[in-house]
Amino acid sequence: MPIHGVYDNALTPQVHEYGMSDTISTIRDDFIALMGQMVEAHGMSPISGRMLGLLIFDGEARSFSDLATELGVSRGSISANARVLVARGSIMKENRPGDRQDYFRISDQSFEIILQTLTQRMLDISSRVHELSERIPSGDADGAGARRRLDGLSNFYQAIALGVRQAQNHLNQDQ
Amino acid sequence: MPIHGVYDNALTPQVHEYGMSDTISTIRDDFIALMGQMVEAHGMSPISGRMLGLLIFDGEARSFSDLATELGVSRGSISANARVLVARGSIMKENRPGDRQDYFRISDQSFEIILQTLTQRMLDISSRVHELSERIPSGDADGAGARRRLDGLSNFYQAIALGVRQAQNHLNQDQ
DNA sequence: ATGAATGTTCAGTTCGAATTGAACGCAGAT
DNA sequence: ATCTGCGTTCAATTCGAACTGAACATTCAT
Repeated sequence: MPIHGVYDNALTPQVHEYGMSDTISTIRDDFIALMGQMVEAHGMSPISGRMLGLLIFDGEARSFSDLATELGVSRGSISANARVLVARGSIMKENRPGDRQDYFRISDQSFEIILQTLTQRMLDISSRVHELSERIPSGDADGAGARRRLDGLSNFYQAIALGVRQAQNHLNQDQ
Repeated sequence: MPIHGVYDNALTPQVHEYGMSDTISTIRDDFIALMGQMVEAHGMSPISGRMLGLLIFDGEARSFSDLATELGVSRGSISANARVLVARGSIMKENRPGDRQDYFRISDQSFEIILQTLTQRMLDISSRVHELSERIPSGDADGAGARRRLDGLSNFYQAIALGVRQAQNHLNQDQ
């Protein structure tokens, strides 16, 4: 059961405006819409973000159909997006005896995984750039500057990876 | 003048394969192609990334026409992408007396700016989520869990911002 | 058996961002 | 005056990702 029983579709992102009634379902809708936008920066689809938003807000597990209904999207979309979110480890699929529906809940390592993935990608880029740098023949005088700049870029990404890792530690620290 | 005078177009991303001649122009092409792919994760267009790649590799300023020719893209694309890169502060436009061409070079604060922008975006998201959390009526028992989870997300983004800022310091440290 | 509910698949559609290319304005050169 | 080279603009095009919706297989209920 969702927190307040009935929710409107969360299709329109909204800023807090004058006269808007601040019901919890309005806030929920705003949050879901916000998450839909945020994740695009991480290369995910809007629906994935809205699903995450809904599941984070509600906390508990929600059914496949509920997701389709409350987000106002096709079952096909839920199916496809749930598959990648489960694969990523962001959400978990639950099945209950005597109930054929699939249920999904936000994974408790959801954030952890995001940071882990991010760190990995940064390190990956760093090493790929470094490999290119090493392929520059060391005898080549013209290439010295290029190698220096490529190494700088490689260090750049490595530094980000370290920073993210520290964020990870920081978060684990206070649970 | 570019480092080795003449370069092929860098249209096809390449891995280091058997039998590939490791000339500096091949490495350059690979790097440009790699940058074209990398920046898409940051929401920039491929051509922007390739321009950055070319300018980072060469180090010196390159002309508007050179960019169009060497990347094999239309002048319209160079114009549009250069505009946003300059606006972002990633590259700098130079003009030389007695030469009507525009020249571009990689900005020395190029990396700095990326991190600054990233930090800003993380903090922005963090505060937007926190605002939503605060709008949840404190009397609402059902909302307590939601508020806790939203605050967790807000902290998450704040931690990333801190991590990135530390990366920034780390990089400034050794120039 | 028939029907209803559930999740998956896939062909089709939509939609927007990226890119092109032609037209344009401008500035020097001939 | 004309021409050429330069960068900008904008309408048209391309291209791919996201989403839909119908068809399908499966399972359970009647």
